Amino acid sequence: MAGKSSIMWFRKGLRLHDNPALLDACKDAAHVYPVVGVNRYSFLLESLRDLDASLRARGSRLLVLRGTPEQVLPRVAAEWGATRLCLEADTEPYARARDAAVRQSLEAAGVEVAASISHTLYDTEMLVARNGGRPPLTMQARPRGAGGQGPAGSFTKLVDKVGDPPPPAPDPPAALPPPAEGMPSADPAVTGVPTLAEVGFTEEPTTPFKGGETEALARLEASFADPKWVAGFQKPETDPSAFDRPATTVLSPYLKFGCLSPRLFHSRLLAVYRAQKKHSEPPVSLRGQLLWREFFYTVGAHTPNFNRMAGNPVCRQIDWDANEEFLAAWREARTGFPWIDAIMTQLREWGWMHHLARHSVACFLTRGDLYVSWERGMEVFEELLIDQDHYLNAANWMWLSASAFFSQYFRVYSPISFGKKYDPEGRFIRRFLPVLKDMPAKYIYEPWTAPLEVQRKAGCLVGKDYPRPIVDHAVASKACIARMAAAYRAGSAAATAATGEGADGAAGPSGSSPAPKAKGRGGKAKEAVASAAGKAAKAVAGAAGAAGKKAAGTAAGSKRQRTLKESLGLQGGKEAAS
DNA sequence: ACTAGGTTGCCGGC
DNA sequence: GCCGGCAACCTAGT
Repeated sequence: MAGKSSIMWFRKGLRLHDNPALLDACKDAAHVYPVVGVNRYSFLLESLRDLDASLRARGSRLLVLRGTPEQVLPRVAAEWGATRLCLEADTEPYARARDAAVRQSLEAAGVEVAASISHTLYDTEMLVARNGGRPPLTMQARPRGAGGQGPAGSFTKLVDKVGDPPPPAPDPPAALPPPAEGMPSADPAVTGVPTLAEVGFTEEPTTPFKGGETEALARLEASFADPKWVAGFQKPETDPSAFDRPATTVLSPYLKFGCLSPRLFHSRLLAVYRAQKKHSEPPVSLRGQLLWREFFYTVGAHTPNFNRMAGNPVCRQIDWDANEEFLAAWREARTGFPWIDAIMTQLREWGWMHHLARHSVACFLTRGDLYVSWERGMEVFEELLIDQDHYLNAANWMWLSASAFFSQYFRVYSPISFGKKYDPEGRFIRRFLPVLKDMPAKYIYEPWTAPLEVQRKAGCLVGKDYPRPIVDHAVASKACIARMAAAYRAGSAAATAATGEGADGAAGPSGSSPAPKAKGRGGKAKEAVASAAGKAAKAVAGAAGAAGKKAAGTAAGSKRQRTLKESLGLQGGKEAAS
């Protein structure tokens, strides 16, 4: 009797390969109902269409349910006589709350809920337990002596200790138990995969990347066609300006939606590493990239308020500016720095940029130039990236803003030199900012330095066709470093002040207190931050003044205020970016 | 208490 | 090509 009908609820994990939850749903079931809720991305909708096609090839189909999960799932379970709901576990805060509600309403109705872990390589709970109850906060910390079996360590060390992740699950049967005939809620007319228009979008997507498991596997094969490249991959050496053929795999959106299983990817990598004599190692290797994902999922899933500064125990508290003008210029690709604006345009058009390109724009927005909070940048990425992934997005923004994981805030990316190093001709800029397509290479990273007649000849007048830079990088980056130093000092002072209070361990997983105290920065944190803010202001003025004297030729003044005013006069240049 | 090392900076001086 | 400056960072391990 039990197990006659199951519901397979697809959320992430939009694939048939390595799908333990789907296998679970098929076990002893005469009827399996593969269902999903509606979301808003075209990449997602393509993934759903592909999943539906794959299910149809096996005698089934996808049923897209409209409604709130905790309401609609019990209703169809009753209608279909389903006794089990099978799903892939999801540790994101939103998913946890949703799944708790669904579990409650289904179990009240006598429907069993069975979760499988297949979105990450490992069960992150297990990893944390094996690390002594706390997630590691470093990816790699080379042990100095012979690698002992110490209690806590870096993430790579932890993974070495735990061993290889489980292999991918076997493929599902060639014929899947189909939904029963004649069920009203399984009517194709009401459960078809929606179109973009139906979800409320009027514009056509501009991303060149197509969603779906089929595409994901094809892309995986394309990368693995060159085993030497796979074995020799070193992330920091890949070219962020490559766009005809991106320098990395672009598998991130497929991993995000689960069109590609990380375990399948990982097992393929191990096979190549076994076959090739030499291969690169984490953290820079291709396998290292999967471990970064795993690392951030592990820390993120076990840290309260991970995607915020306040109340986030791993995040440094920094006095970011709420500068709407700067934020808007950055978001709308009109900072006046072609390298930055081209990347932000690629983000809007493609929904994807190279990892190091993300570094450039994230550093620029936060600790490098504009001193705007990483949370604002994270929100923009969240809206525009096709590979937007809750934990990875938050973690990388904290990294780049030197708020967590990384603290060498004086290592600032130059919005001019960094791109030039890879692409001296400015091909990337010409592709994404056509207004600059005829600017000579000599000036393309700094068009404001081009003589007026050169600008005229290139058909691009700076200040009219393309914005002037909103900051003087030499001035702004020095000021930012000074403010970061002050914020760090304030943090350490607050931490010292807070140690007197003792009580709860800093990174305790149950640190549910909403008070903004990071790394044990306790009650007196506010005072310390406030007093340091005064020092910071002085430091900014001092550093900016000194740098301003050095930067003789430029018109940008010694005060941030002045550059802000200049930026206000640049609105006319907006269309230049489009 | 102290030290080594940390996926991926940049500039100027030698 | 290798330093030090930026400003004295963090975590893990001894």
